[in-house]
Amino acid sequence: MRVSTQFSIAVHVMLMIAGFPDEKITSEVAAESAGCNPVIIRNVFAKLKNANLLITKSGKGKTTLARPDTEITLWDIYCAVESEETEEIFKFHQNTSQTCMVGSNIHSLLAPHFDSAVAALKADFSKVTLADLKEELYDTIRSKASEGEVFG
Amino acid sequence: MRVSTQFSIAVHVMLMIAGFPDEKITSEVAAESAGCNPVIIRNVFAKLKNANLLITKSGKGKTTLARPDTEITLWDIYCAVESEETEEIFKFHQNTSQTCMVGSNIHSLLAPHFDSAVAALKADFSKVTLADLKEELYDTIRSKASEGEVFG
DNA sequence: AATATTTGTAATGTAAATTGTTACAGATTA
DNA sequence: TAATCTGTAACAATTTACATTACAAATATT
Repeated sequence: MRVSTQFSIAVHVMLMIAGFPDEKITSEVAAESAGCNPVIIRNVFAKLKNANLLITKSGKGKTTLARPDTEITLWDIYCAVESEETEEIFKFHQNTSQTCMVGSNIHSLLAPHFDSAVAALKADFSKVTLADLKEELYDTIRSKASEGEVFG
Repeated sequence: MRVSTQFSIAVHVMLMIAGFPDEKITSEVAAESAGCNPVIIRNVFAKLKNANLLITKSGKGKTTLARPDTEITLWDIYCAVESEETEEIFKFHQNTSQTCMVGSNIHSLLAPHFDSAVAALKADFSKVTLADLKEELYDTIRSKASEGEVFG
């Protein structure tokens, strides 16, 4: 199982926007911070916008959250960039024998368990909001600052 | 996020062996039922054997479970064919800026939440044993049999 | 209105992962 | 010894992910 880097990139940019609302976060700036190509960021922007999490504006790079950071969860961001469909997450082997008892039933047998696993994932990610992450980020910065590591 | 077909194939063959202990389940037979190449099955066999879930014997195809089906869970099978390491499941974007507050902290910030998600997945899959699946299969067969659907 | 800036997106290239296939050595049973 | 099957290596084909270039469309500033 592998979740593409787009998820961590998406959280990254959302956290930049939520954590530093006064900064102008363009795809260029975000790409510099995330260490990837600006077009990757724009594609992530597009997906986040499509999921009603982000408001982007051509021209002057006014990217803002579409709703309060207390109402945006990791699951929301996950769904924006990855599919939440069980069939997309757990890929079934095709061409199973329809004359075999196991082959003809394996799909319908396994499906509910896979659904359950996705639900567990959803429940866990839904507990964490962008506001939580922002606070954790601030805490980290504060603790590093007290150790004089910020400008080190 | 995508889990390779090897997982559903692995469950498939384990269920064949658990459900029909009197049948000789060779890689050839399993491949026929799963609709894939025998070598795929042998590779899955090797992984299941390596995870101490299966006992295979060259020569006469005596594949048997390494322990009772009540003590083999979906998580065991998952771990046999996929990595259970968080870093392998959730892939981070690399090359983040170390001079940016978000870039330098995003990894350590996100890691515990990803660990938590994997733990949720593990908890869910650990609840289901091969014996459970076997019973569900038997139920399905019985119910189809009562509708006269078994032999087409 | 003209210009500069930035997003949106298509097209293309490249690398990595997955799956399929052939081939054959090694183990086991009869 | 012969037949059968697993274990693996080698390689091709396919798919997916990520990077990059290029340019159209939208927006704000002057």
